[in-house]
Amino acid sequence: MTSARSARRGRPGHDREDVIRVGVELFNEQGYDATSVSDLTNRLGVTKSALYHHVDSKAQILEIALEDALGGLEDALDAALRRATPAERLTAIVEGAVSVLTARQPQVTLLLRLRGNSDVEVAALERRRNFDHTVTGLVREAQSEGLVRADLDAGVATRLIFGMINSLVEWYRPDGPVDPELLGREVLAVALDGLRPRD
Amino acid sequence: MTSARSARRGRPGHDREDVIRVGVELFNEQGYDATSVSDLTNRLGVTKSALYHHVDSKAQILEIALEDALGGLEDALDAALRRATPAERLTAIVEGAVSVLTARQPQVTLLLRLRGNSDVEVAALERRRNFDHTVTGLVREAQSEGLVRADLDAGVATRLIFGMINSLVEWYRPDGPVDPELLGREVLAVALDGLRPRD
DNA sequence: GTCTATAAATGGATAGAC
DNA sequence: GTCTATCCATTTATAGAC
Repeated sequence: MTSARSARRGRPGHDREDVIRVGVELFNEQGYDATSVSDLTNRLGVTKSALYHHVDSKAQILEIALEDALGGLEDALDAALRRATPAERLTAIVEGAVSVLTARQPQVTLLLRLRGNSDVEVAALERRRNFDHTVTGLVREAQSEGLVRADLDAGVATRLIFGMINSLVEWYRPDGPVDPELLGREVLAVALDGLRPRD
Repeated sequence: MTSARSARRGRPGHDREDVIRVGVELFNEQGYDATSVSDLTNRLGVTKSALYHHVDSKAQILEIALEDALGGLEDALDAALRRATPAERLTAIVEGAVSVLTARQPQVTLLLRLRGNSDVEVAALERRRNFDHTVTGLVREAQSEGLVRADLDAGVATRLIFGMINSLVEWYRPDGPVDPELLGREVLAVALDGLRPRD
């Protein structure tokens, strides 16, 4: 076998995981549409035929990455929904989303940049819409409990929170100086209490 | 003349402005790279030759739109820098950025999605970096005045604020129910004091 | 201001050998 | 698991007529 963490002998010897990883990496650097299969094979150091031995299409690479991102976010949402109180549910989905986003930054980045240009993209956007809708419900119940300002539309409030959260993909890097768990708590704190010092 | 608001006789009769407007519109729907010149001519109802009579290249359409976005943001920043106090400067750049973003949503959206795939994109990203850097300076001075929590890195604080602001391009629509000026004040309020109700 | 026709390159993908 | 060679659709852009 060439996969796993064995065999790094006789030249490249890639497997499907390598192709996906490099594909996602390149899609994030240049954008999915701006990345040609040749760009991909160049970085991998193989020909197109070699690449097509591992994956069916360029779109399949995207599809696998999106499943990873959406699966993570949906799992985090399910976990949040199992919490007992509205306050715990809101805390759990914010920290959970930050956690998924930092752990799978490349995949989530792809998800957030989709435009719906293909069946794969449309299907992923639909799942993302469902996620957003359920989260908005959590924000709404937090409002009726007095945890979140009720004079703000629940949809707008959700978009502002997730605007902050989702923007992490633009600058958070796993090898950077920011601790992901601390970051989750900070984002929650800023979302609830703002940037002004508390007295 | 065919331009301005005159002459809507003898069939299409487009001018440069039409091409730019429709181009930006389509770039935002599908992404710049996913949009072909044929997509553009199809929506305009003309042939490629007609389009190339108005603009030099597909890239030039992007370039003009980016100049519009960056010019607006830079003007807002200049205006903020002319204010007397750190608090006024911070308020001015937040509300100013929201104002530009709502007034020129399509152009700013393009700016925020750039990946640096061409000279035009690299140049625009450089100007955007300068903007971000100056804004971070405003946040830093607000921290030393005690207006913003000092235990947070100024860069992180700026990114969180602008994460919230920039996410507006994903959902704000000029024909929607949300008043742009009110939105600017709300974003500033949420950034400073959070979503939790104040007592 | 718009057209037809076409150039020249690059796109995603496959056949078949090793 | 990777290669060379190739197909064919689509891409950006231009020449030159009306």
